[in-house]
Amino acid sequence: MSQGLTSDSDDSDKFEWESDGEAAPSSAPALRNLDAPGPSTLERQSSNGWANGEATSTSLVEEYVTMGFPKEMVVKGIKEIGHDDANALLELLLTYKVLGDEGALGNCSTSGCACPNVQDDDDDDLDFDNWDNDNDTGGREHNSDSSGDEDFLQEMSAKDEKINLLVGMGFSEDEANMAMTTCGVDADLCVLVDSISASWVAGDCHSRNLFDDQVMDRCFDSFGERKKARLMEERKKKRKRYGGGAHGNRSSLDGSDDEQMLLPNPMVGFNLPGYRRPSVMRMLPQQAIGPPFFYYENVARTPRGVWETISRFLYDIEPEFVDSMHLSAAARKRGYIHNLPIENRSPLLPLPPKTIFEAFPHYKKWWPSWDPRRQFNCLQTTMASAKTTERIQCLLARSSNPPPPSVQKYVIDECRKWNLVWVGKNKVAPLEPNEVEYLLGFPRDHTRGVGKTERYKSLGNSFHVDTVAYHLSVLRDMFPNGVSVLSLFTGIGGGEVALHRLGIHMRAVVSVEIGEANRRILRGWWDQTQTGTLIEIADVKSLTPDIIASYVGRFGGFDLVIGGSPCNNLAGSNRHHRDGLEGEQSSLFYHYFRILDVVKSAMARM
DNA sequence: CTCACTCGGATAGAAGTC
DNA sequence: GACTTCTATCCGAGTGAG
Repeated sequence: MSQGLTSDSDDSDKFEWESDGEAAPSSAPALRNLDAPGPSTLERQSSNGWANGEATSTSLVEEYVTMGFPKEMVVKGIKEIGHDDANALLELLLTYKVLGDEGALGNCSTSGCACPNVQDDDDDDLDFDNWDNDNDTGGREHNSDSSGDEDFLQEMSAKDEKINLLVGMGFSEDEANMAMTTCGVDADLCVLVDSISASWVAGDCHSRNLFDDQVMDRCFDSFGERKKARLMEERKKKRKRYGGGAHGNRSSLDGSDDEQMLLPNPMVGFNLPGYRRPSVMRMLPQQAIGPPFFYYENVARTPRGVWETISRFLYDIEPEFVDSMHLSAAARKRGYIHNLPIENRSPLLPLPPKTIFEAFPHYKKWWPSWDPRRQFNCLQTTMASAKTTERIQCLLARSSNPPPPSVQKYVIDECRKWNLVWVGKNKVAPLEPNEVEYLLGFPRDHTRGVGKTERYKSLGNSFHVDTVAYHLSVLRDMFPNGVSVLSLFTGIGGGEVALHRLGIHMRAVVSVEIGEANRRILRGWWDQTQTGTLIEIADVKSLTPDIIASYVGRFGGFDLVIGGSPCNNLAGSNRHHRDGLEGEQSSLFYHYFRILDVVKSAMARM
């Protein structure tokens, strides 16, 4: 099961970068088709039952056990928050694991999954330390708690029915779950509604707990008290304004009750070529220190609280926020959490062009003087339609020269929004895929061979190669004999391209990527440029602890775990499902943490 | 307050397949 | 002709800076 394709390419490693086509890095989360068939039994179980709510709770428990969670932990998790919200459940289990690893006590819940002051305390005396050693999914003796499991499973259906009713009334699932926890499963519906209303009046303290406060105080104490108070006040106002609308309060699961992490200005991370912050020193928490090195990426501008949650799971490491506009001709605001050294970094040479005209001198010819843009905005996954560019052309043709300010403003706004370039008199056009490849640091035609729409999408989801390579450059001297890499959410292989451009040999890459086109792109590039072993796997969910351990054993551990999890539910462009970390795609972040944690454990045993 | 920016999604209709 | 797949087009809100 879950076998990847293995390629031991023996082609030469002499991949030539085109002199006029230098591209930069990217290996971010590309289009992830969650419906695509995966190789593993696990995935089939998941899509059959869980999503439809038809799976028996027994198989649900088994599924999480397969992922490496102890059975008691899974049952407790389902008891606490139900089984409908898979992402919340996964987050809760991982939180248990984090708390267990830290030796914390058992009455902490995830940031908002359950009411902190009303716990089902009767069975909470759990031994977190022993959970990790309990991999026996079979005939294990029940403890005193599990005799009630069958009753509990039956009870859940009644609970779910009420939750569905509350959700149907416009309350969020979090709120419904919380009310059930507070008032009990047998509580009348109107009592549950009253409970939720009361929690609004009380502000947002209902979803905070001791664990959150401790962590936040420890990690983000730079946040001023006055600002804290102001944000708390604003959130209260907002809740009142939005009332009980289903989308009015989606905060608790993504940790957005926590304080907002401020983005630096200028957004240059710990340092960048030409933007050296004065003597940045950082002390990594003990748990964060490798092996392996790891590198995580996502969009910088997320809904509130997301980066705090990500940081909390990734060993409380402070994110490094970088806008690639300082290293290229296009903006790309991203956050990176990693445990790499930050001293003695070196950029890829030659440095990429930092303005539009340096990158594409020929566009100067038709560029009107009233278009002040010198850099592109973020390269996204979709491009302007022909209708849009046609409208602009017609509008300009009917206008004077130069056009009146109102027309200028409209045109500039559209150009900024869609990253249009001037290709003729009054004529604008979207960037071509090979131009996007160039701006992002990929070799020319890296994505060629798949449909144009697919190319834009994969590139838009990708890393900026030069930025990532700058951060990874410290590995070159540390691993003169090459690295073995676990690449999650590989996309079109931005991380791999970055390592290659740095001259770092990849002995082995285990790549996990759901998109078939992206896997094909990576393999095409690998076979041309690499001599190491490439193993391609479709779905992160299929990476069970056993499989991970087998790869750890086979390759003598991983030197680097790299990946950017899906941003679909975090990105501002998403009008429909910007749901934060609990979103359908973005919740896959928790698998990044889960897998990284398993790798760390397996390597610690080596 | 205004302004600028954002690794996207749903849908209808076209195009392809059987 | 039914069905699937691909493509083009349209669709604001959340957030922070000034």
